[in-house]
Amino acid sequence: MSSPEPTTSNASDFVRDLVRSDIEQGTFGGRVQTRFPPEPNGYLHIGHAKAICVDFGVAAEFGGRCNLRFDDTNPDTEDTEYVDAIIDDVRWLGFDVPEPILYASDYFEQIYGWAEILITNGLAYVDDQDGETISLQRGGYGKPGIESPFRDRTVDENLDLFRRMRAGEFADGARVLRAKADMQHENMQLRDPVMYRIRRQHHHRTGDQWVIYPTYDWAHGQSDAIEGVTHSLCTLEFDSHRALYDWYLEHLPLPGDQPRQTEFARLELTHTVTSKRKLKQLVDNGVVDGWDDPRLPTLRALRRRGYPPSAIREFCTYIGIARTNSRHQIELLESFIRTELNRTALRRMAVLRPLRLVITNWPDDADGNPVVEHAELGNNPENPADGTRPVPFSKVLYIEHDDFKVEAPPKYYRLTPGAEVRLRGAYFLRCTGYTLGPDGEVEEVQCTYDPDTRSGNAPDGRKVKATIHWVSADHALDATVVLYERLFRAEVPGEATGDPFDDLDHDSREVLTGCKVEAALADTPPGSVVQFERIGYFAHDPRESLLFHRTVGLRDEWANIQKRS
RNA sequence: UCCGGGGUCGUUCAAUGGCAGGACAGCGGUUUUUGGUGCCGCUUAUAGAGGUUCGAGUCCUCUCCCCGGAACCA
Repeated sequence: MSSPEPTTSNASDFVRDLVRSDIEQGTFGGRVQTRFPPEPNGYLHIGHAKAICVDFGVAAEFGGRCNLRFDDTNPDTEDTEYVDAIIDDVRWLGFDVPEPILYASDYFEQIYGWAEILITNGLAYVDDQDGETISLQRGGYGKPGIESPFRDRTVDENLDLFRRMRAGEFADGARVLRAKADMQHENMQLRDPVMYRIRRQHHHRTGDQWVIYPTYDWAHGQSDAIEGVTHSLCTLEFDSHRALYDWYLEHLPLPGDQPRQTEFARLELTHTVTSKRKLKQLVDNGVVDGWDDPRLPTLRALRRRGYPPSAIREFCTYIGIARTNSRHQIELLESFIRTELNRTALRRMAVLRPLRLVITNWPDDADGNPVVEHAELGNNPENPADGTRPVPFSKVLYIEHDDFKVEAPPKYYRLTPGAEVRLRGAYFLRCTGYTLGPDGEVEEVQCTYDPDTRSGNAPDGRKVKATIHWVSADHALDATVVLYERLFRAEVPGEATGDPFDDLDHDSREVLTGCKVEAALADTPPGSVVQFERIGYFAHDPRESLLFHRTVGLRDEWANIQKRS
C-alpha cells in the first residue's frame, strides 16, 4: 500500500481549467475572486469542507481573494451562534478568512435600490396573490404558466406599492415583488420568481430595520457583483438557477464585470448524514449530545474526534472537482486521516478491556516487594526525533482481554497456554496457567518471563509471532474510551421511508470505562491524538481528563482472518 | 410528462482522436519489537446499438439508466 499523492493527482479539474483559461484570455482583467457563502442556520459539516477547499483553494492557487460571506437573507432560521461557529470552523480548517467578514444583509439597501431600477424598467411588479396561488400559476414541467392578474400594473403603481411594502403598510405575506421574466419559460426559475417577501422577523444583524427580505436568487448574484466576485462557485442543485442569476445581472447597472456562476458536485460520503435539516433534527431531538457529538460529521465533531484539518484538506484536494454525482467511501477519508496520524501521533500503551497477568517468577526486592523496572519505548517509530519514554514494568500487568485465549483459534498468534509472546518493549513471556472466575470467564493469566530477553530478543535466536501491549497494574491510570462506528449512519438500500432517523445507526457508540492506560497519557494535551498501539488512534477529549474518542482504527489483519473463517 | 446535468474497475478521480492509468477497497507475498507502517505483485471498467475515422472512452445519431428543477428556503 503506498500513500496517495493528494496535491498532484487531481491538480487539474474543470474549474481550475476554466479559471486558468479566463486568466489567459484576460476575462475579468485577469482577476480571480471567489466567495464561500454559507447561510448561518446550522453548523458546517464535512460536505462544506469540500466547498471551502474549492472556494478558498482556487482563489489562493491563482493569487485571488476569497471572502467569507454570510447569505443571511432569511431571518427565520439564522442566528449569530451559527455565524460565530462557522467563522471558527473555517479558520480551524486552515484557511485565512479575510477581514472584514461580509454579510448579504450589509447590501440590503443597495439591493433594494436595484429592485426599484428593475421596477422602473418594467421588469418587476408587486403581486397581491398568496403563495399557493402563485405556485399553482407557475404551471409544471411541460405545462404552461398563467400570468398573474397584477402583472401589468403601471410602473408608478408598482413603485408606490413596493415602497409601502418596505414601509410596513402590509401584513406578512400579503404581497411580494416578482421579476417580470417569462411565465412560459421551460426553466421554472424564470417564471416570474419572487424577489421580496414581507416578513416581520427579527434579523440577527439588521434587527427590525427591515420587514421585507430579498430571496436567495435576488440577493446572491447581486452580492457577488457588489463584492467583485469573478467566479461564483456553487453546487449542482443551483444549475437551473444560473439562467436567473444571469438574467438579474444583465438588467442591472453593475459597478464592474458580471460575475459568472459555475457548478460542481457536492461531496457525499457513505455512512454520513450531510443534510443540515437532518443534523439539526438529531441535535434538537437529543439523539446526539450536541453539534460537536463525535458521531456527527460536523467540522466541530471531527475536530473533537481528532481529525487533523490538514488531512481533511488533502482529502478534498484529492477527490477533486467534477460534475458527476458521486458518493465517496468514508474509508477513503479515513485513509487520509490514518496517513497523517501515522506520521504525527505519539504511540502510547492502553488496555481497553483489562485482563490481569501475573509473572510468577518475577523477583522481589530487599523489602519483599516486586521489583519495578522501566522499559524505554519509542514515542513514534515513524519519527525517531520524537524520542523515547520510560514505562514502568513489574510483576502484575494488565493486557488486552482479546490477547489471551484458552483455546487458540487457527492463525491466532497471541497468548495462549504454553505459548510465548513478546511484551512490547520488554521481555518474552510464556503462559503457564490461568484462573477462571465464577462465571467461567478468564480472570487472571499466569506467566513466566525470560530474564535474558530484556532487549526484546532472545540470545538463542528463537522468535515469537506476536508482540502484545501492556500496562503495569500498580502504575496504570483508569480512563474512559469511546468507540464509534463510522460517522453515524448505516448504509441501507432504499432508505427514504419518511422517518428521518430510520437510516441511522443509533448504537454506533460504545463507552468503555475502567480502561487501563499508561501514566504518560495524563500529560497528553487536550485535543491531541495518540496511537494506542495495536488498537487505533484516539483523541484526548478537550473537556475531560483521560477520556479518549477513537479517531480511526488500525488496519486489523486478525479481524479479517476471523471474518473469512 | 417538459427542461437541465451526468454515466470509465466494487468505489472514486484520470486519460491533445493514439498502449484505458492512479488511489481506496479486496487478494497474495515481503519487511517489521504494533497482526500498525513500509515495500512488491495480482484481480476487476469505458451503459447499449449503429455511424465517422488508419485508429473512438473521447466526434455524430438513436436507445437505456441515474441526479436536479414547479419555497414568499438556501
